[in-house]
Amino acid sequence: MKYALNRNIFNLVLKIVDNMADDAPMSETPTLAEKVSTELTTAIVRGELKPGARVSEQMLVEKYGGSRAPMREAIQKLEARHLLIRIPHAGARVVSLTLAELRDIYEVRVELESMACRLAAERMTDVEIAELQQLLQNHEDSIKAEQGQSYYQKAGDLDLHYRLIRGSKNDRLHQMLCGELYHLVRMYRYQTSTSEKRPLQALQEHQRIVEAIAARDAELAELLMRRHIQTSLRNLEQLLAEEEGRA
Amino acid sequence: MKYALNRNIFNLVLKIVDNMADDAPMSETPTLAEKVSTELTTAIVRGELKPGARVSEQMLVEKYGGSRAPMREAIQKLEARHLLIRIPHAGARVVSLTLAELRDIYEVRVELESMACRLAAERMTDVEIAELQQLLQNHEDSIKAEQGQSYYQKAGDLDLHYRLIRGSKNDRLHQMLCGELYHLVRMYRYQTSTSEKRPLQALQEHQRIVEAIAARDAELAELLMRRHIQTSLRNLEQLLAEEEGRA
DNA sequence: AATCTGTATTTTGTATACAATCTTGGACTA
DNA sequence: TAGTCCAAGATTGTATACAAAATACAGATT
Repeated sequence: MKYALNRNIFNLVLKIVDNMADDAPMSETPTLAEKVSTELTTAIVRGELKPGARVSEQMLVEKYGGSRAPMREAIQKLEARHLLIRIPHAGARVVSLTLAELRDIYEVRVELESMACRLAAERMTDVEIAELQQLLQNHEDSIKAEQGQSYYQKAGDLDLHYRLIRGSKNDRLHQMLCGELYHLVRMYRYQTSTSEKRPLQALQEHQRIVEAIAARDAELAELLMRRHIQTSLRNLEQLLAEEEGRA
Repeated sequence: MKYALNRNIFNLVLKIVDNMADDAPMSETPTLAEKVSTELTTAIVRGELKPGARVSEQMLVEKYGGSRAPMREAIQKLEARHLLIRIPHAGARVVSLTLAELRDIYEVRVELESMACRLAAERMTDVEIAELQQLLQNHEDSIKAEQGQSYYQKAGDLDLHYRLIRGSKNDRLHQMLCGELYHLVRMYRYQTSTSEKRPLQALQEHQRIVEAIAARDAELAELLMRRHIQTSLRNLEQLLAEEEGRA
C-alpha cells in the first residue's frame, strides 16, 4: 500500500520531468518511431534497461511490434539524446557513464542552470514570480505536514528548476538542459538520492533563490543557484564514493 | 587568382572547424549515411543549401546515390545537430534561425565558452599554454606582415577558441559547443564577417586572455573571454540591424 | 478576385529481403 | 594456461516495394 503510493508519486515525478523535456511533437497520429523512442526513454531512465545493455533492432521489434525501420529510427533518436551509443555495424548500447563523465555533465549543468537563474531574475514576469512563491509555500506546507514524503519534495524541486529554466526565456538553453543533460542525470537516479537526504535544506536554498529573483537581483540569484547545484554535486560525489567502497 | 587563394584559405578554415566538431567516427569503411551527413553538413554551412530549403530523401538519392534508407539516416543525423528541422510526414528543411533564436544561441555560447576558458586556465598543462602563446605569436607576425589576409586571422581565431575548449578537459562541454552550437554559428557566417572587421582588436583580446591563463588567473580569463564573445555578439547584432535596414 | 474543395501527385512511414560486417564459441597452438 | 584463428550465427547496412499522409494544383463557389 505504502509502496504503491510511492510508485504513483514516482510516476508523477517522472511525468513532471518528462514535461520538462517535451521535445516530442506529440502529434495526433504519432509515428511508431516516436512512440517507441519515448517508451525506450522512460525504460532507460527507470533503469529497466541498465547501462551497458545492448539494444538491438530485433529486440525492439519483438518488444514493441512493427518492423526494423521504425526501431532503427527510434534508436537514432535516443542516440541524439545521448541515451544510447551506437557503433557502426556493431549495434547500440545504453550509455554507461564513468564518474569523470558524470562530473563533466554536472559541471556543465551547474553553469547552465545558474545562468538560467540569472536570466530568470531579469526576465520572468511578476505574475510568474508570484506563482513561484506560491509553489514554494506549498512545498513548505507539505514538508511540515508530512516529514517522510520526500518524493513530493523531489517533485517540487524538479518543478522549481523547470520553471526557472523556462523563466530564462531562452529556448535553446531550455532545450540543452531538459532535452540532453537531464535525461542522463535522471537515469543515474543520483539526483533522487541526494535530494532525499536534505529536503529542508534544499527548500531553504530554494526560498533564498526565489527571494533574490523577486528582488530582481540577478547576480545573487545566479550565485545561490550555483551553490545549490554544487552542493548536490558534492552529495553526488559522496554517494558515488560510498557506492565505490561498497562494490 | 586572388579569389582562388581565398577559397583555399576558406577551405582551410572549414577544415579547422570541422576538426573541432570531430564527432564522426571516421572509421575505415564509413557508412553511406555518414558520408552523406558530412557532405550535407558542409553544404549547409557553406550556404549551398540555404535556410528554409527543403531536403527530401529522393533529392539526396539523386545527388549522392544509394537508396532512401541511408539518406533518411543522414537527415536524422543532421536533425540531431539542429541543422535540419524535420516534421512528421512533411519532410525536412534547412533550419532558418530568427534573430531571437540566434541571440539565444550566442547567449549560451558566451556562457559555455567563458566557462571553458576558466577551466582551461585551471587545467591546461604548461606545455599546452606554451603552445597557445606560440600560436598567438604566429598570428601577430602574420597580421603585421599582411594586413589584408583577414582569413588567416579568422582561422587563427577559431583555432584559439578550439584549443581553449579542448583545454577545459570537459568532453561534454566540447561536444556541446563544437558539435551543436558552432555549426549554427558558422552557417550564418556572422562570425566571419564580424571577426574580419576587427582583426587587431581581437588579437589583443586573445593576448590578454592567454596572459591570464598563463598566470593561472581563471576568474580573469573567464571574464575576458566573456567580454570577447559579447563584443562579437554586439558586432553581430549591429550587422543584423544593417542587413535589416537594407532589406 | 479570393477562397474553398477535392483529386492527383509527391513525399514520407513502414515492411520485407538481401548483402556486408561483427560477435561468439570452440578448436588449435605456443 | 593464455592467446590466436576460424567458422557459424547473429546483427546491422542497404535496397526495394507498398501504404499513409501531406502538398500542389485545378476547378467550383461566393
